[in-house]
Amino acid sequence: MAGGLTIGQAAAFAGVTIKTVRHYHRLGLVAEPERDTSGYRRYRSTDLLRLVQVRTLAGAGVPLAEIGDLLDTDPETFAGALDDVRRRLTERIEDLTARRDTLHRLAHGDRALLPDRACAVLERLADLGFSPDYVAGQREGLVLARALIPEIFDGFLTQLEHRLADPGFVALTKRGWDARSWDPDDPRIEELASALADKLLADRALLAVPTGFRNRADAASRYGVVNHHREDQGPSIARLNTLVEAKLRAAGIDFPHR
Amino acid sequence: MAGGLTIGQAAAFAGVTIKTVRHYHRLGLVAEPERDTSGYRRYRSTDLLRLVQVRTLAGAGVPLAEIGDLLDTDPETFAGALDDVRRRLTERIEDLTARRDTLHRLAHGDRALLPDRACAVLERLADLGFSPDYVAGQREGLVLARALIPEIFDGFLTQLEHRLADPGFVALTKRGWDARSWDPDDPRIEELASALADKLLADRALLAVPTGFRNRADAASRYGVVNHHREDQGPSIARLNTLVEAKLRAAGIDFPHR
DNA sequence: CGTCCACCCTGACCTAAGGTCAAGGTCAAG
DNA sequence: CTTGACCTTGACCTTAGGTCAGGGTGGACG
Repeated sequence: MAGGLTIGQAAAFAGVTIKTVRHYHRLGLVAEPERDTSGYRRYRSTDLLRLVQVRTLAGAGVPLAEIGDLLDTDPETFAGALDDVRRRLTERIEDLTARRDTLHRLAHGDRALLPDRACAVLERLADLGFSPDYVAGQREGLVLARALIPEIFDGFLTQLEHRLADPGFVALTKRGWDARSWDPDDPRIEELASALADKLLADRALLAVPTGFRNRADAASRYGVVNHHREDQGPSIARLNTLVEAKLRAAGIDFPHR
Repeated sequence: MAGGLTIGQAAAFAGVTIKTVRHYHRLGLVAEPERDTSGYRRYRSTDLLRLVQVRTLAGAGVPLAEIGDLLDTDPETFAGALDDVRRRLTERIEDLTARRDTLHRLAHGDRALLPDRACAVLERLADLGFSPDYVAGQREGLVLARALIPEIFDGFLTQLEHRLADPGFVALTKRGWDARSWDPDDPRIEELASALADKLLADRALLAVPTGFRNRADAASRYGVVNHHREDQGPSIARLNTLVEAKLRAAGIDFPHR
């Protein structure tokens, strides 16, 4: 047995695993120490110090690729670099904190994804007796609308608020939701579509789509995604939507075509 | 062109890269959407929602492997899991903060690595006119001693404090430091070793090594590492150490043998 | 003296969460 | 009819190590 610690002792000293020490050797961060007669690495004090330095920086999140240069420059550059590392660490901490808070809001409601005004609309839906499933669908629609077509999101909300204030419209909408279970060829669907279109056309101004939006290249596909959200829930709903859309278009309303 | 967003649009919507979306598909986190006639993926609203959910959790540091199960369980389990994620995030933040503080202390002195008493000894060395190189070597020695042989670290400090209070010893130590530049066969080394050994033997009690320590299996190698630290700085220093050691042993002092 | 166990050696492959490169198909515009 | 921006797949690269395989060493026990 020659002088110096074995790799296991050195690793324990620095608080890392043997594998990590060998990894540092391969990267050239810590020079390979002398070997004893049986080929074992034998660590002297300078090796241990270097190991602890590397390990401290690595623990603070400095990429291993940078640590070598860092430790081999003059002390004042090193001090500056340390400050830099500290700043990056602070940034990372703030970032994580923000994510954690987002997660917190996510666990306690929609406030993370939607503005207060939209949340109010959703609560109003629930109060009006719409089923949780319907409210969930509307929530998804709002999230999508906000992200995909922000230019008309406010107008969209205004439409919704307006309609919810009209008991006749609320009744028609509920009936539309019930239509899920109807046969797609049920004549009541045609009838309902007419009633809905009439109601909508009573407030033509609310239906206008801003010109700035209509001209965007992918406007149609984005609008389509929002508009046909959850249509897969049933063919009757899809038919109802198609009929209303056709009636509005026939009345001269020009909205994105898919 | 059929309905739905292309992968590029979907990725932009979720704030990730195209590659990331495909990665999620391969892991089964987000189901593959329908393809259009040319084989392009077409994303509908439900795909987009799923994508945002995955991306939110992944952004919070949840391993991708867990996200699938997480999103496919009932809402209350999900809420519990979210809380768990939040807790882990908090832990991680605290950990990083602690590391950052360590780094801060590291940039501003030795207080991170050594107790106040040791720092005082180092300052005293500097005040007594020892060269910065010598002080640096002693600092390293103390760091090693504290980590490798904590059982005798306090005794070690006491010895140092005692010696520094003796001007004769200080003078001999400085001379020993000068010996670096001497030839290893210089007769002055022999002479200096005798003087040092005499001084040391005048306070035999200080030299005793606790029995509890001597009996530890790897005591010798640890002690050796500390004792021969920086000996590679010059063969004359090594010779001086060896001579002093031999003289002390000859006088009946029994310290760990390497 | 043999055997056991803990430790050491090297080298090849695996992980997460994608990134990069290559080679080719598709689409709208000029 | 070509250009450029998009899409497709597949194979390999990255960070910071971990795991496995196959084999050598050193000290303790019987």
